[in-house]
Amino acid sequence: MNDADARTPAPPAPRRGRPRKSAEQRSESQRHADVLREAARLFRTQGFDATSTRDIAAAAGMQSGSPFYYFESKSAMLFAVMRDGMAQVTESQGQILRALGPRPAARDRLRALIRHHFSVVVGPDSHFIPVMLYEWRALTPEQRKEISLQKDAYEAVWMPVLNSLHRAGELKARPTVARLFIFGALNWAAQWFNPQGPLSLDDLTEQAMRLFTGQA
Amino acid sequence: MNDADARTPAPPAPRRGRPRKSAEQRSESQRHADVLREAARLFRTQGFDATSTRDIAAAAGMQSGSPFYYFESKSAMLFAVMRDGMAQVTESQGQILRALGPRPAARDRLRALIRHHFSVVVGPDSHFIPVMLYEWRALTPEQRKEISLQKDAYEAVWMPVLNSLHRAGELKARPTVARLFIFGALNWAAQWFNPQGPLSLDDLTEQAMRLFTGQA
DNA sequence: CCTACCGATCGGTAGG
DNA sequence: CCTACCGATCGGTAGG
Repeated sequence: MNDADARTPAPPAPRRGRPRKSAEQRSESQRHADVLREAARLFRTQGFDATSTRDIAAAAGMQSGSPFYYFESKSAMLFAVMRDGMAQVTESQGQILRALGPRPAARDRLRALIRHHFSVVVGPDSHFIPVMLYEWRALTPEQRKEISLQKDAYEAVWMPVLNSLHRAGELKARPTVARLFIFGALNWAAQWFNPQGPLSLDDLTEQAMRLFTGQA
Repeated sequence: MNDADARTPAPPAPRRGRPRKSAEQRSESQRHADVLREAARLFRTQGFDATSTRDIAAAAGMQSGSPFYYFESKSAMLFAVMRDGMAQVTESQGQILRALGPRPAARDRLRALIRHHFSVVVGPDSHFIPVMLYEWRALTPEQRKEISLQKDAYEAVWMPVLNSLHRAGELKARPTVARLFIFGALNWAAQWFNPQGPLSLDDLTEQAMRLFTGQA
């Protein structure tokens, strides 16, 4: 039996995002983005090792060798998926918090952080968090170090919020351990949450708030 | 750059478990177990795709083709790792609960379930839960169905406990959603918990109880 | 970006 | 279980 037969084949490039111009009209940076977007989608649905650079090329509408015109290696594609994803999510997380206005309650900050994180984790076009969780090992040590720094910055924002709730008695676990448990719980939702199901993003957030702090 | 270079190489077969008899003295079933044990360890540390059957053969002290004398395919090894692991953990989970005696409090049952689950997830010689989380996609649909049944049976035991705590007001989230969040949180500990670190298994269990129910 | 190609590795097998 | 091997696939590249 062939191994590849065991995998659910990826759907044939649903071509999300901006519509397709004719090949000649797409700029070099658009092609670069095409490769990156399809790589992220395939790495998430099939796994890094199970995705060939030929799969990515076909999904991006190119010949087999062409992705290497935009990326020096397959590993560089994986790194770019994670680096760009983390940069975007760190930026949007900051915006969400600033939108709360001055002196928001710790509980409101946690709710906003959780809701924002869920929106990224279960977003139909954002694949990089599952990719980070599943394909961490496929990075080189140097790449791992760089992504770790981004991840630390993203997660560091949560600590003052958790510390504040802990002091207020609304979070009973130790904040450092709580943070690890909470990220595990939230990230796992990428595997089971169905956006077409009965739970909305707000429902999901409310249930998480109840579980971790006893109230919504 | 070669892809394999990106991976941390697996430690050279630390030969845990029973000591090595000379090759001629090991029975066929011992050899079978050797292959399965090394497969589990390598699938966990390197990933399924990044582990060759030659790696497994070498770790088990055989020539490259010999694992196929014991398993009909690489995929069958992965399946066996999960199936045997789930069978053992379901059995031990039942024993732990029965050891609580008659009419244990729901809180004591949850604590026992969490502690037992942690002991499996972070146990130095039990690799199958991380393997299940990471390599689910590599199973055939038929294999997935069978492992799903085992997983459902294992998780079903938690529902009466969560329902009981919810009715008692000690768990504020809806039990079905809570179960998904809780397994996400507990399983993720496989990635960060260090048995040589400052937290004991009991500490870990206590922090989880506090996070999910507000008290230890 | 495409064409044509290389060297390496892999799962699996026949035959003993 | 080992030996010797096959067919397929893969990441990556030269040359245009």
